[in-house]
Amino acid sequence: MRGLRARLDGRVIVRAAVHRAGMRWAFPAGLAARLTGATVLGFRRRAKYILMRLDGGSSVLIHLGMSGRMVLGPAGANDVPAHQHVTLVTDEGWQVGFVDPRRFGSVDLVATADEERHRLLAGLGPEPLDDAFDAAVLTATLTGRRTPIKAALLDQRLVAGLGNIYVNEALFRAGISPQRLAHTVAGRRAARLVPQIKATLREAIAAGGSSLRDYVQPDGQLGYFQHAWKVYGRVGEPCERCPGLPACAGIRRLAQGGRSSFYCPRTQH
DNA sequence: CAAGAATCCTGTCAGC
DNA sequence: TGCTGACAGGATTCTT
Repeated sequence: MRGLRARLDGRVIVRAAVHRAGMRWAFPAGLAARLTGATVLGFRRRAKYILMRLDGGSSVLIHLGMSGRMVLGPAGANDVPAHQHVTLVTDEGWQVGFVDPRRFGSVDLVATADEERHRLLAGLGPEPLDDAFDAAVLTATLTGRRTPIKAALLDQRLVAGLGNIYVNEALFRAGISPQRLAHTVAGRRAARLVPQIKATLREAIAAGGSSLRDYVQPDGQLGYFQHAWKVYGRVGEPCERCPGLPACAGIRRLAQGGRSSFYCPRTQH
């Protein structure tokens, strides 16, 4: 969102084109027409959604899905790159392409005054980086939940904005097993988990977890946070908490709800 | 109702 | 080199 803001905030969209009928869902009728000639008034984020406010009272709601990215560059070439489904051009001559090979991403229009009532935003839980998100709130949310804490943290209705990588990382840092039942994460454990969730997200953002940070680089290099992963994708490696300990067999992988969990059996309980 | 499975789609990589 | 299967940063929708 910050990458888009840098090039789009306050600009006029002089050209807009959609190159297919939709992605996850069909694009709304008149999307290109609504975008063309519009002035961008501002950006905000809610959970993993980007909201781009336009003049005329409408907002564009964007989700990148798993493989989606915004490609920014100088406007020019007329050919549309593979998997680029939407193209915008600004009055300053910048081009924004929404590229998403898997097409799990989405784009919709919503009245700016009704943003929070959009069906995709209405049921979302609290923002994990808000001060209001604390151990007491988390504990209350998890009360009575018999699902594993891993699944609960991925449930956007309970906390909004955590994905698979960051849930794995936060649980490791908090020393909590991904298999622990959610309702048992209360008191001291919740008090340990909440700050680790916040720290994980903050560090990832600072490291350029957003691939937009490097948008001008032609090689499409991503952010740097993947180098800071402590457990994600590190099956068999020793975890940093038990280096060289014979008792530690290294980081393990586990499937939960069809998603991979990575954890250290010695330090996470 | 809560929880788990199936689903959308394409690309990449390991193993043979 | 080419084929196959597993897996991938998400989240809705369907089924149990």
